[in-house]
Amino acid sequence: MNHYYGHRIRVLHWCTDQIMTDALAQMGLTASQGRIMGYLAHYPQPPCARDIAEAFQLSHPTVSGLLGRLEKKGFIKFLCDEQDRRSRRIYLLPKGLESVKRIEDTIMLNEQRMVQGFSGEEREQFMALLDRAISNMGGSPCQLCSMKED
Amino acid sequence: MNHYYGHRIRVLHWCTDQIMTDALAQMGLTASQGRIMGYLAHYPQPPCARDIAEAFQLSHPTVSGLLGRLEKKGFIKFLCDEQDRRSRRIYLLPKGLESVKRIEDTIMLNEQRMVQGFSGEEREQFMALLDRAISNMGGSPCQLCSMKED
DNA sequence: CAAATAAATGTAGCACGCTACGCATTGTAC
DNA sequence: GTACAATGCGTAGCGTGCTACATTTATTTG
Repeated sequence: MNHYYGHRIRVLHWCTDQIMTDALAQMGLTASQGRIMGYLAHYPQPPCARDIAEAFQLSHPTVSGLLGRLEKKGFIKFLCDEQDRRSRRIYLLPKGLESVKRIEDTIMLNEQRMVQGFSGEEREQFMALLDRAISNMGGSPCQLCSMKED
Repeated sequence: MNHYYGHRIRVLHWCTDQIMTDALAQMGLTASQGRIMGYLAHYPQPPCARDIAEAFQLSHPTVSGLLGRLEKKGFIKFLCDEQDRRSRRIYLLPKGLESVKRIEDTIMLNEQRMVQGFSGEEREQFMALLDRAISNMGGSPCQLCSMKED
């Protein structure tokens, strides 16, 4: 008998996305914008749009739009790269830096919430099974922004 | 140490969605359109737009747009309900019925693929842990189109 | 050095999610 | 029966994903 794992993944993704969306809305951010902010805060140098597109496997017009809205809301600013005048480096503004802390707190809260009531062994199993499922589907755990992965 | 379950869920969802999107594109359908087609094929009576919105937890304008495109492509047709002239019942056309079989084959293939190499016990654990995680995040396994759930 | 190629970004237009609003029909209350 | 609320659906407008095409700047190649 079949069990519809894919359906469960969809529902679980939907639930976590809803929670993140609601939490970030209070800071004037969307979930996608929040993920980019976290990336900006930990990237060694100010990245350009292309770095972000690669990290999250997004098309460059998508990133272009996201960054434009973040700039308009005062979370980031662009500075032209003097070495390569085609690209614009992205800098977190103070308002953005403040948000990142709260975003990461929210992420951590949801991490704990998802495996609430799991034993240590169950957590390890869950993680391992997820990684194997990802691998089966042709992915890798460090896809879609690989930063901060152990 | 924290393990970023949420990130894994995002990646796994992304991978499966990519695969479904590619497969359904060959039939001239998107993933969302495909899910609705499957629902139509198994719903006892021809549903109206509102039934679909409820089943998938989508807003009615979203459903409206999806159905409009399915109609334009000849997969479905609308018939006015004589009992309630506000609502329009949705009927699968032959072209739509043909697609459903192939869509469900694709889903089953991906179900098998995701747990490839899992023992029977591991499959049961994976399913159980997913259900508990969903429950922790305030969801239920039969959300987002509850049909065909055991 | 000039020309072709590659790279970074922007714009247009589409699908799919949302909220807010409007319109037509149905149901209810007086 | 008429007025008011509830229901079903449509449109408008936005954010986020995409592809395809254009533009500007770097790089490579002759």
